[in-house]
Amino acid sequence: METRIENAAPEPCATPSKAETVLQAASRVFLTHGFSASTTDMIQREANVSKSTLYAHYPNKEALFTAVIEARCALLAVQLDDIPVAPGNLRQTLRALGRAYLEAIVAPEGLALFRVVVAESPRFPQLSRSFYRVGPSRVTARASEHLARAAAAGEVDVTSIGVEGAAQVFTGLIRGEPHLHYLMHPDARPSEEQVERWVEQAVTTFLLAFGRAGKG
Amino acid sequence: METRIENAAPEPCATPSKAETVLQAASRVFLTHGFSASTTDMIQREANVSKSTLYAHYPNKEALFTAVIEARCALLAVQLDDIPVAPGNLRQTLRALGRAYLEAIVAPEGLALFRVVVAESPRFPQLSRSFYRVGPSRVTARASEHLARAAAAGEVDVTSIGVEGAAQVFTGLIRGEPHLHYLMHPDARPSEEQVERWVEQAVTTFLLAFGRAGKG
DNA sequence: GTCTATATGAAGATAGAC
DNA sequence: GTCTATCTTCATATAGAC
Repeated sequence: METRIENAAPEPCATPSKAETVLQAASRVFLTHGFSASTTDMIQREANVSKSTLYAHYPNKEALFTAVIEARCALLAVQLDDIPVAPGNLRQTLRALGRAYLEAIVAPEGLALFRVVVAESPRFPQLSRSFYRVGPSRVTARASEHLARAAAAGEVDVTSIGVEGAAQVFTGLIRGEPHLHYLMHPDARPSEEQVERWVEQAVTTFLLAFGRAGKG
Repeated sequence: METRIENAAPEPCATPSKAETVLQAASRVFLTHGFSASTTDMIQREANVSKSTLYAHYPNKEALFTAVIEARCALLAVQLDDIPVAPGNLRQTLRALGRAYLEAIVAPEGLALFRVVVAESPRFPQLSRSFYRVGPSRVTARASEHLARAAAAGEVDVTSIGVEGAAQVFTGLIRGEPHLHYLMHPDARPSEEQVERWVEQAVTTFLLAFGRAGKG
């Protein structure tokens, strides 16, 4: 007799439950077409599941959408927390942090998530707040920590706008032109080198503004 | 006998044509609900017009949407071209340019337009490219001119990233945190002073990075 | 050009068998 | 829990009178 453990691990599953299957399918559909243009039929078909299976696990389209976005936000949170940052040189730290952040937001999935969250922000304000907390806020917070240490060590001088302000400026500089560019040019894709160059530009600018001589 | 000139001025009209009425109504509806969630019924009702009037002037929903976004982009272009910039002091120039840009993009209509353009960018790539050209590109171009002059006068040193790069950094710094923040917090509204502070922060940071001493 | 009325299809959600 | 079949509502778009 074959022992088959089903629904053992709800998160990452070898034999995913139907609920998980539906969620994954819904994720693809919603991130591709947005909330309103997505239909439960499309999701159902994408998941190879019947209509009532879908409705057995999620009461309605809104709830499914909410579940999808929250799951994506959780993934994003993990992704951003896991950025390895070798401590020591501030420039290196900012490079690593900035690069990981930029890669995350200009990646197709990152852009798709941003698109749908921004679009539905008036209808699902709580989702966009969630997204903001786990995304930009998290990166800014991490930058803030490193900047505070660097300021204490005399590597930077952020007295003009404060540590928090400088951290916000940093994440803003990283998003800068590229994020907007790829939002508006959905067919274009950034090369590795291009991302690298943007990060360099942002870090350089930041350190020109706040770095102290010799530490660049 | 009353002489009534109808359809004389297609753009801004005291007695707007039906086509104009429909366009205005569609503009409100699309910017509020996005493309897919908007229905021709809503537009029809908003315009106090019948269904066939709508279809007499626009072949279908897509064409109406395209017309709406293009009209908005044209308005935006005018708005950004009309920013008065007193030449002379670079800091003043950047303040004026930055402030007008930031006000435009965090205003409710600015956010609404951005939302819908970003959301529909995969489906209407030509519209998002249009938006990019008349919006961010235009501001960057204007900043570029002023920066080139300032560089020639020795007010700034942009050798590290070039005039174009510096201009992009500037518009990025202006968008920075606030644009993202208000995209993600649709109920919040910026105060005049808040906008002022953000502009100051951006300009200060920019001049710290590229300004030459004494000129700040 | 403009209206009322309607054709036609598809959406979200449910019923009932297994 | 899962499927097939269906109900109801509402969407886009059109027909035909004025």
